Amino acid sequence: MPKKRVLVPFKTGSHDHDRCIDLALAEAESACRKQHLRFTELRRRVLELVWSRHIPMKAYNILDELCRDGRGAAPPTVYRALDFLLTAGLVHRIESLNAYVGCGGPGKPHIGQFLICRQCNAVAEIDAPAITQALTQDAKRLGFRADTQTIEIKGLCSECNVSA
Amino acid sequence: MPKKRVLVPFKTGSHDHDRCIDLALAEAESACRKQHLRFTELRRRVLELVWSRHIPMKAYNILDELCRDGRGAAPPTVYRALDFLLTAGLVHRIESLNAYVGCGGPGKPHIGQFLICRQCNAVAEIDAPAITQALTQDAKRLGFRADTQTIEIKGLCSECNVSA
DNA sequence: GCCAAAGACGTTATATTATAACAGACACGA
DNA sequence: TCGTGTCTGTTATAATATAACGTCTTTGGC
Repeated sequence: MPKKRVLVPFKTGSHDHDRCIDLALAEAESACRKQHLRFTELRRRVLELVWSRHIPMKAYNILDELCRDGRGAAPPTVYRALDFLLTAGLVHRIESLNAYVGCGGPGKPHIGQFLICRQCNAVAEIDAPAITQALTQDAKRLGFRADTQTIEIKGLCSECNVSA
Repeated sequence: MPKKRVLVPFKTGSHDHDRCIDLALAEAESACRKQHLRFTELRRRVLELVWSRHIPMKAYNILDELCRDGRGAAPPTVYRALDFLLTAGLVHRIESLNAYVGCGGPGKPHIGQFLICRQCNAVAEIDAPAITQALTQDAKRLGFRADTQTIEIKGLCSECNVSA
């Protein structure tokens, strides 16, 4: 079984975030090229906004930013770009927040588990195949054929834990 | 470690559903009495509607039914009742569907995992403490103190699996 | 290069989900 | 029975998401 991984760690206040976004965009561009998907200017910009902070971004926040760019934008603009990014495996949707985060392992298909800090909203993405498989197995025992998993854990991240 | 349980199984078309609802309502009444919570007529009716079929019920569907009852009802009526039922541990919210299901183990605190059939919408609730604990442990290793878990699996239930 | 087809984007309108704020009714303990 | 807190009704509005349609752009076949 593949080993447990941290796909997106909690970020310290001081990490080099510009580099972090650039990396995500470069990976996205490469992933799209491989799959013959069009990584347009709009989609690139939306992905950049999703990654702009290490917290889940809401569709209408992204929309506001696009408008601030001077670009004409309405809700469908954002939702279509997000749908594309979701389908391409470049972002994940956090169901319990109606929000979106950048995917930490694009290209390598995986089922992520999310840790969400109640206080600072930071999100980490982990990939624990043991859990994924245990759930799939449990479901199977009931005759249920699982195809997607939504796993979202809320609590306090280490920094907020200390200060709490 | 407590054993894995099925709190709400998938229902066959032929189970005695009236009895099933009555049981849920009786349990709810008893749980509320124990905790000195007011199980009002409205809350009882909303819980009954949540249980009315073994599929997740949406807030506005419940609202429609209340209106059909002849009772004055507006969105806050429903959302307040649902908030009460959630807090009292009598229903669960399915985040990925914006919908609500009856809780299969009121009184006994637990973290449920949900299996949701894409085709017939049936929902089963299971309680697999091994998974809950594994997730809590994985989070802890990252300094994250977990307090709630949202686990929702989509796929095909056994009946739909056969017919698919 | 040119054309047809598919895809991407803009725009308007509207559907769906959820909450704020305030007033009246009711329930329970002192 | 009175006062206090809780529950419910009501109006308004906020937040999230999609439908439908037209235009423009990109792509691939010739």
